[in-house]
Amino acid sequence: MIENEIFKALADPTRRAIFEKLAAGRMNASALRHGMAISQPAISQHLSVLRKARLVREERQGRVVNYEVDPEGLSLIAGWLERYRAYWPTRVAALSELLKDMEP
Amino acid sequence: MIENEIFKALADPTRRAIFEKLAAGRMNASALRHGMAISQPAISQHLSVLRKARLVREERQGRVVNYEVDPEGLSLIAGWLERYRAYWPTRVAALSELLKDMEP
DNA sequence: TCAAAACATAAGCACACACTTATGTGTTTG
DNA sequence: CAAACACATAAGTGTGTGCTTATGTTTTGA
Repeated sequence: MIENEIFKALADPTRRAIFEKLAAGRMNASALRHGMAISQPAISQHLSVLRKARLVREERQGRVVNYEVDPEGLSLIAGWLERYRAYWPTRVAALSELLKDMEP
Repeated sequence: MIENEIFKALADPTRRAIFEKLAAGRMNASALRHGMAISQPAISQHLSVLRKARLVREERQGRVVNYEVDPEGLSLIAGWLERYRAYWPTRVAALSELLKDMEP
């Protein structure tokens, strides 16, 4: 049940902050730490959680590990959200209708 | 920071199950409990969390309290998701572009 | 090859969280 | 009015979570 891991991962504000930083561009763990009053292991643990939730993916380059947003997790949330499109505000719901007519 | 409450609320599988039931139609707390191996106070507490997260709203009718999906919370998540539309898969991203041209 | 750099993992701790049982608060009905 | 209903709140408990410091692992560079 990956949904659970995604929502749990996003339920922590520090993790969302990390995710937002990565959304601005790929970055390594040390760079992510800049400006955050948190230890290096904490960042590493958060990244591990985000990675298991498919919200982030890593790419090792030498002794540096670069992280970037993984679209997989985001699209899984989008999929979950779409199950409740009947309750979305009209402007969002209208979009959802368009979606159904697009590429299968 | 309502975002935090929303994600925290959805991070629990029991709460998501309750939400899914409500998505099928408005219901009172007792009806929600049917088929769930959980105590009455637990349901009540979960509903409180969902309500504070704007995912659910209540309407008292006599001694019965009916619950239903509140679009507010869903649209807040949709808004959060949209911030990262650059990373969505193409078919979702295309939709997001359309959204921007619709009603302001 | 040896030290430093960049992370990951281990272990421990304080707090949050999801549950329980017990009790309280309104509301309806006989 | 009193008993029954429908639900909320209180209080307590085990488990999970986020953090820390300490230590491990791999890679680079002098």
